[in-house]
This record gives sequence, C-alpha cells and structure tokens, in this order.
Amino acid sequence: MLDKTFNPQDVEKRIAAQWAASGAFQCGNRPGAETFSIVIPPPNVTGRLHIGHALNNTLQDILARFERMRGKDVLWQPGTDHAGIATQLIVERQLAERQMSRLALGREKFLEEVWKWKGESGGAIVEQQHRLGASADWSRERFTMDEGLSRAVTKVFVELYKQGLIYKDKRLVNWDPRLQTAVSDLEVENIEIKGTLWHVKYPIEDSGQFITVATTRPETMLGDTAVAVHPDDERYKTLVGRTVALPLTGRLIPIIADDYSDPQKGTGAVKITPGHDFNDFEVGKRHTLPLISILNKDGTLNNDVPAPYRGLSREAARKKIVADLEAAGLLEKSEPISHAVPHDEKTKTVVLEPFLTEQWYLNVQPLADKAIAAVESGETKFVPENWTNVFFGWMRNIRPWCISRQLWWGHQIPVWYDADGKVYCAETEAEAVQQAGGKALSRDEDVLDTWFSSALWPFSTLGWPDKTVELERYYPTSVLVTAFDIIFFWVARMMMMGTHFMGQVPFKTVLIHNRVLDEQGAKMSKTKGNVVDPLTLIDEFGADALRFTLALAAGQNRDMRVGPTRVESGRNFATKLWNTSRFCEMNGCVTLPNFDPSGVAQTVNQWIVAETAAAIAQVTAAIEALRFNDAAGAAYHFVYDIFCDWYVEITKPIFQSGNAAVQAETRATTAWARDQILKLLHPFMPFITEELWAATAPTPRDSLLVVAEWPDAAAPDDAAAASAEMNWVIDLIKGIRSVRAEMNVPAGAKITLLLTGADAAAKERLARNADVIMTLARLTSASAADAIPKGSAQFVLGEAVVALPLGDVIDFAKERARLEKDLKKVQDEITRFDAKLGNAQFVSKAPEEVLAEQREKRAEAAVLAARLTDAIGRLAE
RNA sequence: GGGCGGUUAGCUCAGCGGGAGAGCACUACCUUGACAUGGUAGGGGCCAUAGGUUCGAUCCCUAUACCGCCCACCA
Repeated sequence: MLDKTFNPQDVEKRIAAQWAASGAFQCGNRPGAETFSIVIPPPNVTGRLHIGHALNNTLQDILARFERMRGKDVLWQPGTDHAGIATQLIVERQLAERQMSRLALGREKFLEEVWKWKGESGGAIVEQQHRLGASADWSRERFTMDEGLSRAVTKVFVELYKQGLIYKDKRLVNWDPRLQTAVSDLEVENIEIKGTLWHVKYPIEDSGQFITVATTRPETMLGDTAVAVHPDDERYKTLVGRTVALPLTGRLIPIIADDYSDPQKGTGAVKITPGHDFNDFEVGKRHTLPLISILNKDGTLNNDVPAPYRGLSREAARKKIVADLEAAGLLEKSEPISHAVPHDEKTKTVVLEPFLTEQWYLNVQPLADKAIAAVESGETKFVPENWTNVFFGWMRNIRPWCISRQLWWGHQIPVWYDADGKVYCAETEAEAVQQAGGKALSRDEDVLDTWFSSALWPFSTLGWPDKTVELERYYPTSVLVTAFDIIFFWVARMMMMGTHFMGQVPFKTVLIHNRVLDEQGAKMSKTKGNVVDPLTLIDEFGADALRFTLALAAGQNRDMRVGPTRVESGRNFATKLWNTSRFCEMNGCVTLPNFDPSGVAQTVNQWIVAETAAAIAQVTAAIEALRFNDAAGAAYHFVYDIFCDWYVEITKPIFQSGNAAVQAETRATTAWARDQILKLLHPFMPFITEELWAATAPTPRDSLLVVAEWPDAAAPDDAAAASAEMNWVIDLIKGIRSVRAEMNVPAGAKITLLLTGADAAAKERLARNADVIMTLARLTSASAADAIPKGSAQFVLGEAVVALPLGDVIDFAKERARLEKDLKKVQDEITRFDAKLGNAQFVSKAPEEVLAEQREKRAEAAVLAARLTDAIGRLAE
C-alpha cells in the first residue's frame, strides 16, 4: 500500500541509483536505432547549480527521456568547462588565505594547485545535476581541459594558424588591471555611473588664447597627442593647424580637423588620446598621431608621465590632476554628468581600461560566412525563430576575436619563439623545435580564451580529431538547448568552428529558452540576495516538482518567473498524481498484459481511452515542437480535469456496485490509463513516475519506466458516441451541482431529479448513467418525467429541462433571479447573432462554414431561451 | 542612436481573425472511503492608446505611450 503522500527525499536517491545501475543513460546500446544527441552547455567547473541551469537541464532531460522512450539511441553529452578566469581567481584566493601567491609559486606549481582544487572541490555542479535527475551519459563526462579536448584545441589553433587566420596584432584591448589580462568585448558591461565633466583650457601656443576641451577622464590628458575639432565648425576653423601646449606636461600637440569631433557635444573640441580610447585610436591612425601609453599593466601611471604622477592609481591621478589644473587656472568649470563606464561583466566593479597590447587574434570572417550561410539555408534553425536575427546581426558585423588571455589556467598557446622572436606554431614542443632546426625555444606564456575550447565542444567531446564511431554517429547533434545570453559567446562560435572543421553544422536546432527571474520579475543576483536556489527547492518540494514547474513556465516569451509558491503547486500536482495512483491501487486496478484499449465495451471506458489518446497526441506533438509549457500543460489538464475529476469519480460507483464484468473492464482500463499517465509524465517528473511504475505493479515490471515505450494509443471506433454521452452526463452533473450551490442546498441533503422534455436518447442516457449521476450529484433518484412539480429548481440541458423538486426549501425569488440572469445572457447572445446574420455584408462575404456555425449557435441559443422562459413561467404559477 | 521583446482577471502567463482562458490568489460551502499538498460552486477583464485593413480585430498593419532587454555611443 502506498503511503499517503510522496516523499521525494526517500525516493530520489534510490531511483537515481537504479537508473545508473541499469545503464539506461548510456548511448550506443541501441545499434540500429535512429540517434538523438544533445551536448550540454558545460557549466563552469567552479559553478553551483542555479535556477537557470535547472531550467536548461530540465528541458534537455525532457527531450532525452522522451526520445529514449521513443526508442532512439540517445546521447546527452555532459561535462564541465575549465572557466579560466573564475577558476584561477578561486585558487588564487585560497592561496592568499595561506599567505601564498600565484607569482611566488610560479606557473607550474600554481597549475598543480589548480588541478588539485579541481580534483577536490571542482565539479560540485555535476552532483547537483544528478539531483535534478539529469539523464546524461555520465560515463562520457568531459572537461574542457582534459587530454582529448586539449588535443583538439591545439589542433584547431595550429590549423587556423596555418590557414593564416590566427595572427598577432598590437592594438587597443579592454584590459582588466586587476587580473592584468585582456578581456573580450563581450565581457564588458557598460554601467551608468555619476561622474564629472571637466572643462579644461588648453593654451594655444603664441596666442594667449585657449581652446577648451571637455572630458570625464582628465588623467588621460597626459597621453593626449592632439585636439580635434569638426572641419565645418566655424568656431574653431581658424585654429586648425595651430599648436597647443598640453597643460602639466608642456608637450606640444596639434589641433586637427576630424569628422569624429561632434560640435554638439562638450565644447566641440575633443582631446585625442590614441593610447587610451578606442575612437581616439582610430583618429590617431587617420592622422598618424603618436600614441602614448600612460599606464602600467596594473593600472597605475607609468614613467612616461611627469614625475609627480608616476605610480599613482588612476583615481589618485585624476584627483591630483584636477587639483593641479585648478591651481593653474586652467579648469574652466566642472559639471556633474551621468555616463557609462566599461566594467568587467563578472564582478561589475573593476573598471576596464582601453590598453595597448600585443594579442593573438582570430580572423573569424571566413568562418562567420560559413556559419551565416548554414543558418540562411536552414541547416540550423533557431527556436523561437526571431533569435535568428540576433545571430545574424552579430555575425554580419563580426570583428576579429581576441583569443589570448594573460592567465595561467587555460590552454597555453601552442606557439614557441626562438631568441630572435621568430614564431613556430606546432602541436608539440618537439615539432616546434624541429621546425626551428633544433634551436632553443621558449613558449608563448598566454592561454586561450575559455570560449575557444567551448567552441569545439560539439565535436571535441565526440573524440575529434580522431575519427571515432561517436563522431560519425552523433554529429551533427540534434538540438542545442541554451539561454540567449550566450548566443554570441558560445552558439555563434560553435557554429563557426563546426562548419569550418567538420564541414557540417554542430546542431540542427538551437532552442533558446527563457531567462529565469525571481517571483517579482527581478534579475537574480547575489548582491540583491534574491537568488532562488534550486537545491533548496528540491529539498523542500522534490526534484519532480521543480522540474514540472519549470517546464510549465517555459513559454515562448523571454523571461519566466520562478519561486517557492509556484514550485509548491508543482509539488501539489505530484501529490495528486501519487494519490490517484493510490486510488487505483486500493481498487485493485492492475495492468493486464494483453489489454487492448481499443476493445473496451463500456461507454465510460471508451471515453477515457479516447481522452487518453488525445492527451498522448497533444503531449507528443508539443514536445516535438519544443513547446514544453504546452506539453506539461496538456498532461496536467488531462490528469487533473479529466482523469481525476471525472473518470476516477465515475469509477467509484462502478467499483461499489457494478457487475463483475463491468468492474473487471473498468479496473483494467483504469490501470491502463494510469500507466499512460506515468509514461507521459516521465520526461517531466522522472522520479515519482518511476517509483509509481514499480509500486503499482503487483509483479515486477518488464523494465524500468525510463526505458519503457512511449505511448501511442488510438481512440476506439465508437469514441465519438461515447464522448457525446459522457459530455452530456458531465454537463448534467455540473448543472445539478451549480444549482445546489446557488440555492444553498446543504451538501448532505439528498434530492431527486426529474428530466422533462427529453427525447428517447436522452432518457436512455439518463437511465444508463443513473448510478453515476446519483452518486456524483448526491441524488436519491434520477428519472424522466412529463411534468415539473411546483417548487422545483430548473435548468436547461440541451433540448431538455432538468427539474430538482426542492419543495418548501426553495427560495422563489432567488430561483427567479438565477433563471433570469441566465436568460438575459442568452438573449444578449441572440441579439448579437441577429445583428450579425442581419448584416448583408456579413452574409454575402463570410465563408459558408462560418455562416452555418453562427446560424446553428443562434438556433441553440433560441432553444435555450425558450426553455428558460418556460421555466420562469412555471415558477410564477 | 539602432534593434528586439512585452502591455489580456489582483498576481504569473497562455491564446491570436468569427462566442475572452489557465494556474495562483480571492469568496462561499464541504473533513464525501485516493488526495485538505483536497473537493464543489462562484466573483473578477472596453485583451495599453489612437488610427487603418476586413463583413468581422484581443489577434493583422501603422503610429503613440509605458516597461524590459541587447548592441553601439558616451566630450
């Protein structure tokens, strides 16, 4: 006997162990089958499962389990990402706690520490994915820094280098002075902050006049190499070609004319600092201006600035310079201003600096062209479709990818230099030495951007560059499931690397799912403290509840809101499922091995078979269309509103008093429908369904539910008649309940029902289903009659009028009001139909089927109105 | 500045050319032999605004307003 409620904590671990032992998640054990493959977006090895992962993994798991049940050979490829910066920071922080540092240890020792950390506490997130029930092939787990994947990275680098697509360049990058590394444009977050706009007077040589420039960053003036004005700006036209003496340094710089200067902004004259501003860099190139770098790698001012400023931080230098300018009488004014400042996206605290360095770049243009073509041709499709444009927008304006990082943790760039600085790019040091003719070489210190290895994930995890069976079998993958914030970082780059190196797209479909917000609709962040921890939710409500809630919320819009109250209702659904299974168990509903659902004889059983078949079709179609909310919703609706509310309730009187044959068929049908429900819900709620699958069978099942066959049922031939009858019965019961509630008939009071004005078919329906109707509507009798006694409450059902004689209990005024309200509604409807049908334009232009439908509805409403009018009339007698 | 979403019941969201839906919340009643993590019944919406297309618009088109996101710029 099942417990009264489902206890996830007791069950989840045990079920997970059964799955693991069964080997069901492993790919390749269905040799002839069609394949279905997904690569997981590898979470950072430093990561903790957050609600976004929970959603992402749930959706993938739904697909994996669904396709596995459909008999496909499923590979869901798991793994983690080495997360260069994040991991290095964690280990550095731990070293600092032990009074040690990366630099003191040296590269080799430091990397040993990182690997040690990875072995001990890295990858906690994988455990957490298990708790969610993720059915990935854990035997194939990969790490972006493991041997095979590193080999792929090296190979790709060398090939791209040979193809002339990877090169070194000296230009401005976004520099993180704290980590002292370049960061990607994509990792920059411009944050609006309050600052000051200083107007600084630059003295024009030999004139006693000044030209005023406005700046939010006065400290960079030490690197100014020009002042630019717009060529058409009348105010400054005569000054072009003159020279100014840069304050505080005395350095002479020209006034130049350039379109970049905007007369509307600031003073119309702008200082040009090619070494510390991306736009100024371009201006400098156009005018061959010298480029002065004033910063050290750590962001302090270097020795190329006047002595008083050397070694100061950017902030301190700014203060001092403003004070010195003021003292010199060169500060015209300062005004508060709100402006965007580039910050490091992760911490949002470190101010990034445009900084001149030499870095490795990948010319992605030719790769991007292939990726674009693949999406244009529909080889890869985005779902929802509108993300295609986001992809194109970025890809069509793509810029060279700065792939080098000044970190230690990562894939070290496979480039060596000889004493003359000559470059040797090779897959191994031995090869490089050979290329160099045996000269002593030193290796490039930099590592690759983390996303470089992630870009190879769909094929590197399958064994590339080796020609493995897996690569052959599972590439291209079927679906990529991810959030929109990494379309550029990751999806685009996988598309480029996949099309370039494999000659085929890495995935046929890209499903972009929602972003998860908290219950108030705010972005989750640690600083806000509104992070919803999926593990807490799992602890409290169970993994199934969380998963189902996430699936139900996974609509087509951009965001979803998730929090405890919603997961609680997911838990309630799990309880409902549990208890309806408990009902089946208590009534001896046991799966029959050779049960044929299309052969049932009882109307109610035919009806539930048809409804089940419809639900199966809906859920299947919705998952296929990647509409998870529709799929979960259809299953929910079927379980709650059809199976539990009606079918189970209708079986109660049958189990209590039906004849043996009817009972036997109903038990078998109930068990069958329950089994279909367990299968339908398995992809969404794997633990509870697996548990019930075993617990509801008197003898062991042939297989675990995880590998059971996905349902596919046809409705019985006479399902339409059965549905018509059951809908009539349901409407009748609902009508009685409604009247009882509105007339305040006590729940315990039993009343009688008289069906009047009914045709023979309706009378037969009533007779056939009298038991059910009497039980569910709490009646002592239900019969046909010719006349309606006084003191009856009435309602209209089709062509018939249902009377509930209430005797002295009835409140005539109330009953009249109730009927008149109904009548008014119907009359309003008729008025609307008449207006429409009386409109010549409508009648001549509307399609025939619409006209027919409207006429039919008009006729139905008329019948209803007539019956209601009669009923009100009788009340007056 | 460019682009993309959104605006439907108190809240969260479906729907999307022919009678406004769900969940949660709310109200009333009910401990009925699966389930109070429940049941039954109910209240609640000029579907943001203004035009247009159409026989007909919550739905399509165009503007507007507000909210949100992305990209670029930020003297």
